Amino acid sequence: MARTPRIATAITELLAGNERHAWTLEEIRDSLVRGGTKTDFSSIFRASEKLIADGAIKKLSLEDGRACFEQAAAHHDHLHCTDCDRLVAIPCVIPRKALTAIEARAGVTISEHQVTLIGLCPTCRIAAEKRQPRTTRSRVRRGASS
Amino acid sequence: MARTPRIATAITELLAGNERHAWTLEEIRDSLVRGGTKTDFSSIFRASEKLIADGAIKKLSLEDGRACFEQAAAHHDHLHCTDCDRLVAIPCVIPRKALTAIEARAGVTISEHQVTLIGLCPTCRIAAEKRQPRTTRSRVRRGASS
DNA sequence: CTAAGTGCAAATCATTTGCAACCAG
DNA sequence: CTGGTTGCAAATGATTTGCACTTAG
Repeated sequence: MARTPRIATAITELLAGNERHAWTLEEIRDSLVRGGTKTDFSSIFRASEKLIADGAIKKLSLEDGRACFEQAAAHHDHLHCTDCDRLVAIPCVIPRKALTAIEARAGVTISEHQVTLIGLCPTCRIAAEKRQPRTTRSRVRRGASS
Repeated sequence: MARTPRIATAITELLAGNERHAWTLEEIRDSLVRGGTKTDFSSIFRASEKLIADGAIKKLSLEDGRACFEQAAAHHDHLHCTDCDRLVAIPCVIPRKALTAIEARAGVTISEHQVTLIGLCPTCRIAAEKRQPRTTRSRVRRGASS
């Protein structure tokens, strides 16, 4: 390496933090610039490509077509909050057995899958309930009562 | 109505047929033009918007960010074939009970969801198996064809 | 006539690429 | 020195919008 890739490093750190789960290119750019890093889309874009190739981050796509990036991690699904517009991670929703069953039933081969739930993230859900309490007693979220 | 919307009608018919399950704007444009209809992206785009507003069709987005359209119908999921690049409909993969369970477990509210399976559609799966049978004994002609 | 529907051209948006300057190794 | 990085500017690709024209009702 001829130089320590400042931008790639900055992106990696940003995605590793928990300010957000996933970031669009614009959000990454804004965050870096606000943080005092002089950069632009092309640098971020190319650094992201490299990070993806290295397997350090992953690219997702929002329903509106924009791309966003998340830190590489074990497979999980996402919920796109209609209120705050953030993407939050959700444990995988489809059990492997279900996928196998679908393959058999539909006659397809499934190599991967992506699930996007649309709704309210935990934070916005709570906020919504405060603004407009449920007519019925709202449930209390307690430890996984599976 | 001042005029019978030719383009909207053409789109509706196209999506109602079974040549494809979902069409990109470009595919719609190409198909209409090939069929002798003089039109362009903006007309198709606006007619689509109207059809969406009317609830006649739905807009989806591919992983690469392009939009595509399908006839409105009961909820179902999709498989994006990595071979022929088509989107095929798959009966919904996530049972309602599972969604409710996720809402409770993750503390979110789910208003809708979209699942995209990535893999081979029935046609391409069969084609793939012909090219390379899974049966151990019939292991033949690998390589050869380029 | 009169406005919804349409086509062409131009504007946007979100990337993506060309290229010359830079600089850590 | 040198090649991987980076920033600026320009190019793309896919929509989306401005506007004048057309024509069914």
